[in-house]
Amino acid sequence: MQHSRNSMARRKTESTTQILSTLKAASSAMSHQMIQEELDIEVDRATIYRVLNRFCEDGMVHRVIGENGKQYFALCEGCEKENHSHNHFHFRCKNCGKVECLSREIEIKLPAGYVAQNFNGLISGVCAQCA
Amino acid sequence: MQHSRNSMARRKTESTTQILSTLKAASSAMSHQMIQEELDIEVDRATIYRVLNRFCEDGMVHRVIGENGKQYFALCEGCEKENHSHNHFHFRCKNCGKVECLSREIEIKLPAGYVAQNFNGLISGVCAQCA
DNA sequence: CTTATTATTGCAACACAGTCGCAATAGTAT
DNA sequence: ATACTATTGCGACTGTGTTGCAATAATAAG
Ligand SMILES: [Mn+2]
Ligand SMILES: [Mn+2]
Ligand SMILES: [Zn+2]
Ligand SMILES: [Zn+2]
Repeated sequence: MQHSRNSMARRKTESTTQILSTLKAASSAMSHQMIQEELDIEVDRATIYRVLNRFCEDGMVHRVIGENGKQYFALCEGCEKENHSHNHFHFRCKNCGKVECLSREIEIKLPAGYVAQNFNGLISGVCAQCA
Repeated sequence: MQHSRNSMARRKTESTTQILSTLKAASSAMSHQMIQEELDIEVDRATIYRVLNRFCEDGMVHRVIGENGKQYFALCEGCEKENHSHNHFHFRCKNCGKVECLSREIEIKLPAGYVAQNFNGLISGVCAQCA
């Protein structure tokens, strides 16, 4: 089977399937570390990052930057393959560390001539469970 | 003169005044590195961070987290000393690196029981000058 | 099934951001 | 001038995320 001219398709490995199902099982966005702790098998840190970056490239996962500067990854739910925008906020609880998607899509008007490529909205505080 | 019971007032030093005026001169948010490069005198990295953190504590400056996970600092303009909220977006140009405040204040509704402590909104892309 | 191709992995090394302890320095009040 | 202590520089440290390289393993082809 042919794929894009210069590259083969993604390969299905133990690491990729486990990371993917971990993200599916979680209802929230996870850091590389949270993922690593959930995995049944041992997977190298670098590999986890590479897998996640691939997932993002392929549009299966979106990346969130916390107010702590760290990356969190969440499965894409209702994503158009075409118009792949994740303009929604996330909430990170400073107590339990959970990072949730807030679902409502936001629209931000930019000054004339500005081109948006990436959206990152995050509110941190204390979640209902921890309050 | 008395200040809060356990701590002396802030002291005016060459570092603090220079960093402050650098932020005033800049129309945009700056990283610790951008600041360091602008300074006339040499100031240690750790000191710059400490000064900036103090400015944030005192509510003179607000902190922005880029989609690159890095911190940027901008002077507070029209800030109430009481209700000190910076619920506006920022735009970071991936080409020239400039980080601008988008001024319009945003309101985000959180699920019941959630308490917001911090807002970070950032859109990255290409600015009008670089487009 | 066997073989060839090459995507994926583990490991080590790296770059960088941001923090912190400690001793030296320098504002500020008296 | 002196005492007090906030601030600084330095070095060391933690943690995140990336990358080069050689070994491994998924997949297609025969
Ligand atoms: Mn999300
Ligand atoms: Mn701002
Ligand atoms: Zn919580
Ligand atoms: Zn630009």
